[in-house]
Amino acid sequence: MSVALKLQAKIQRALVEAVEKAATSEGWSISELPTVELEIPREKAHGDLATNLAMQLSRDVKLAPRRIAEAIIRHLDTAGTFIEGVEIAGPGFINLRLGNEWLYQVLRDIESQGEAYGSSSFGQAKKVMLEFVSANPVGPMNVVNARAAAVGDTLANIMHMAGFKVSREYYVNDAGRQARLFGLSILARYKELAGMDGELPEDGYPAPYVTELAKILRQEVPDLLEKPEEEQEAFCKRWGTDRMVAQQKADLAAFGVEFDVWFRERELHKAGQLEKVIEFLDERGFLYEQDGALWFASSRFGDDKDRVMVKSDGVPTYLTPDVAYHWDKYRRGFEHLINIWGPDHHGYIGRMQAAIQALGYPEDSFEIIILQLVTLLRHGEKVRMSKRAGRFVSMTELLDEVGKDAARYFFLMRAPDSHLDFDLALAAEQSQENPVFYIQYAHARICSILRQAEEDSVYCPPADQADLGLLRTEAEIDLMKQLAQLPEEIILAAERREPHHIARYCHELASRFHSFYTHCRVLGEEEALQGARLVLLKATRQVLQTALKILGVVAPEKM
RNA sequence: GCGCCUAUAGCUCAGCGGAUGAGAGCACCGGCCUCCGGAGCCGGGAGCGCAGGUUCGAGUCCUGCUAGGCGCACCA
Repeated sequence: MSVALKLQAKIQRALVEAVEKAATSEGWSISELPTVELEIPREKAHGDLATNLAMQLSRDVKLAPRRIAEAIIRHLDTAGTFIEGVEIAGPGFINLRLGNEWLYQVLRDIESQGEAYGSSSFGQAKKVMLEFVSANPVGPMNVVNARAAAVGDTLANIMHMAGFKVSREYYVNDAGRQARLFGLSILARYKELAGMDGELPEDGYPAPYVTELAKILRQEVPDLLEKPEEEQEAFCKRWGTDRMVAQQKADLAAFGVEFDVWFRERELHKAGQLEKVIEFLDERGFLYEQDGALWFASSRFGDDKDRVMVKSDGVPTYLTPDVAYHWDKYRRGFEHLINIWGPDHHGYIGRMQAAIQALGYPEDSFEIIILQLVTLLRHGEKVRMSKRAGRFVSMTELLDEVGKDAARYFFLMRAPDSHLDFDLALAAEQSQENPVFYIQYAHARICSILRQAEEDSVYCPPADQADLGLLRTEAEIDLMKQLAQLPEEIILAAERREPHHIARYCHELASRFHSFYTHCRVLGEEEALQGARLVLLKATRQVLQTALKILGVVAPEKM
């Protein structure tokens, strides 16, 4: 556990003990002790940590908060807590001022833990599956897929750091109607290219990339049309979706996203899992027949209405393989499932939650994060997109235009439920308007100083040999405090499933470093001070690297 | 009609299960380079959609309203 987290826990314990002692000596009757909340006050004048404990107790104890605070303080044992000053302020806050020594502990901590600094056991090794992107393997991925990729991958990084056992998974819908139409579309183009009548199926895919695929297929398998008709269709479907999956894998890898498992829907069919899950639900009385279709009584679990699992024509709806898939997830040992979906799928939440309960798993073990829309802009102008006309910006084009680092950062700087304005021109611009460069620049600057130090053979002492007490200007203290904050920030982001906290953390850290840089010189200072500042620099570099790695953004040594 | 998301500075957005004087970036204005990277630093103005409610205290919680986005299939 990090210094900051240990210290907080220690202070919380000390406060609890103080309350208990005060209660005994003052004769308070406390029905339930509130959890001690410590927060970092916005105003520096209010100290390093503050608690509203006295105010929370006031109703129970029936005394004014300030009176309670006084009593708590009288009984507070500050030994080993770095607390140097205690004040009562405002309506009854207890403000704590800490000595700097704990910050020096943080620097030593960072040095010894290296890239592990920031991690914690908060998640208690709980097995979590994060399923995201899962775009249909019938075409290029779009910008919401890209947002999902960035958010999902980073959330997985965050939760991993916070002590969860996280697995990234991509569900490939390669067995449904879309896949079939896609295969038929390829086949139609193939026939056209062979000089035959190739009729595109209704709701087929008219886009040019399908024709491109057909051309490639003609080279790879010139004798396709000599096979039986059924085989042709099946082959095109399989070949086409496999190819798109390979393409998606490559595109995502270029975006820095790698999945642990690519789960094929067709494997569920092959293994008879659809029938099995239907049988399972049927045995428990959750299914019924009506109008020739098989229905799932999802409304019994809070869904708006019941849903069809098998249509009257005998074909399962999308829901059936999906339920089978989630059943499979649990049976593979995952304790908690998180799915990241686009905004167009929120109508689907109710039935899936119902399915989870019908399968016998706890309601709260299944969680859905709905991302909101991305509005693409270019120089403030909306980029008009129309799928029908084949005009839309794909994930690949997005990466080509703005680059991986900027793209990821832009997707990660906003909360998942925020509608995102993404200005392509701004993201692509390598200028001061672009926040990602500001952060990377901080890292490059540190590297530059450390390079210089090495060239000049300047001695960089290890943290436990440096006179860290020399670090005491405001800029240095502010920087160290931000370094100390990383583990908590990661826990917060993990708990709330909100990667944007880490993006903001990075920006704030860079900001405090830049401020330090202009206020404090490193090289050329008196040796002890220079040594202490070098320790601070290295710690800052380490934390920047860790935080940027979480975001999947490169930490460059030069720019 | 029903459901989900959103409404905070000129623009884009933060604001942690309520809490001590509302923040950042961009844009605008004014300062800062004999010295480790000026892609930087320091300073300046302006804001919580509307109306109620809960509370010692509401940008934050509850209700209603208004506005915008998205979704409501025996499609996936």
